Amino acid sequence: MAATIEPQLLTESTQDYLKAIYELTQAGGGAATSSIADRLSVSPASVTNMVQKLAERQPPLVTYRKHYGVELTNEGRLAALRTVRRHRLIEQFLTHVLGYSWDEVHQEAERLEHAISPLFEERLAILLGEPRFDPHGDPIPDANLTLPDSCALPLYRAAPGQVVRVCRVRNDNPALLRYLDELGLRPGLRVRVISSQPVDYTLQVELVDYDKQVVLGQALGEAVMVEAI
Amino acid sequence: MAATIEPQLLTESTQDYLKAIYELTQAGGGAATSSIADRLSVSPASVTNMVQKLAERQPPLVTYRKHYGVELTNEGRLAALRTVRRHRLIEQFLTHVLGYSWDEVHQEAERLEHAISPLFEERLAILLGEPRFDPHGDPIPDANLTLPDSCALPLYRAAPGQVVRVCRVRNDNPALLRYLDELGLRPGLRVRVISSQPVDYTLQVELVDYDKQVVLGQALGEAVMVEAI
DNA sequence: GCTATAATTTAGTCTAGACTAAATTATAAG
DNA sequence: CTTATAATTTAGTCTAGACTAAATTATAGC
Repeated sequence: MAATIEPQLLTESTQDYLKAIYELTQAGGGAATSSIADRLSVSPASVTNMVQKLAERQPPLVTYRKHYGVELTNEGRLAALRTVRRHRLIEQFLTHVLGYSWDEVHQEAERLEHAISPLFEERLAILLGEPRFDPHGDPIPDANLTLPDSCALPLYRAAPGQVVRVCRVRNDNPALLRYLDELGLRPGLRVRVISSQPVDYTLQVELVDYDKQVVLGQALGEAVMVEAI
Repeated sequence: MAATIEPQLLTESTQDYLKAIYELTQAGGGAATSSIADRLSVSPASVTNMVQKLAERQPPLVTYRKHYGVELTNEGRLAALRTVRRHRLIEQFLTHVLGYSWDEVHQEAERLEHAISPLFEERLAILLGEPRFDPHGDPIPDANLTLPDSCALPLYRAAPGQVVRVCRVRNDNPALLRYLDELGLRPGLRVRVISSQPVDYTLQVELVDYDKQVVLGQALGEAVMVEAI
């Protein structure tokens, strides 16, 4: 059982790196220097530099082999999850309490996640009713940093004819989020797949709740995650 | 009319220095290097260094003459007021929405004030109903950075026999705040001065609303500000 | 008006975390 | 198997904002 490291012992940058590595390795495998650099808008050299420090810390927060990418240690993973919890609680707060729109929350949460105390985190979670998912449908780790299960089927892989429920929307692209918001394609919505083009990943779907048909391109089909009903 | 400088153009440290100078010069006159150093828990040399930078900026944020202390320029004052507004709005939020106690809010607000966006500030003010005073009774600058009038009579200067209303409590000492909170001595409370000792500043007062008598020493008599009813 | 003391400033260091340019290593194509 | 290209790492710089130690200036007491 690894002791969890209190966030105030980690600098903002450190937390940002851990969170980036966590998110990049969700898909499996190690995170490449250049993809971390991209995500944090930082030069690859800076990443190498920081990653070496993270690996040399006691306890180490990442494992690192030159030229082969980085993975989180258990301590690193827990620290990342703590930041993810804060980020997603704050997103939930921003939409539900302060009336932010979907696409505005990410940036704001990105700064606030580093400024709140453990007490704030706890009180916020209570105020929001210990939510298990944020506004994009991303799972919020609980106070013990356990993640609830969340769906993993991208809409473009759903079988034609099937009716599914949107449970999550990839949130790295504000413009895309705004468009999905316009369509009403939010977590909870039911969708029937009318046709699915395997070659160019174009979809024709019916938004069952609005009785409306729309066509979605590859980016949208990949961004919307669904579960069977 | 000086253009106001957006907070995101100022580093956290810069905002901290400006706010400290603002608060220290409220009493009138310039702020001494050592008093700024004390307030920010930083060495006097660091203060000299930073103050010189603030004076050399375009536009300058402070006026500075070696060995004679610092004052804010109008630009500096507006920037400080912006931070003060954020700080006090956040304090109000922490007590009214997240259920923080009086003495817990300051530290938390101290970090959050640097992490919020103009949108957050605006939404928060709306959520809270554009409050004019924070939980300690300190005036909150409005969106144009105008300060509401606030009372300035310390309790120990009120005439014996007079009934006054608490309107503000100095908030630099958490232990003192906790004690005042226990007594119920909060903004809004009515107090009758029974006796006032001019030599050692000891007070005997009646808390009219609770029908209770208490004795207050110098620190408390100075910390509680009142207005005539 | 001098002098001891306190306050302030100067000068020089340090650290975190970014950067660029150059060197190295891995990979894909022939 | 070699080589061109892409990715990564190394080496060396830079900046903000802190520090300490030493030098300077102001002030209070005689």
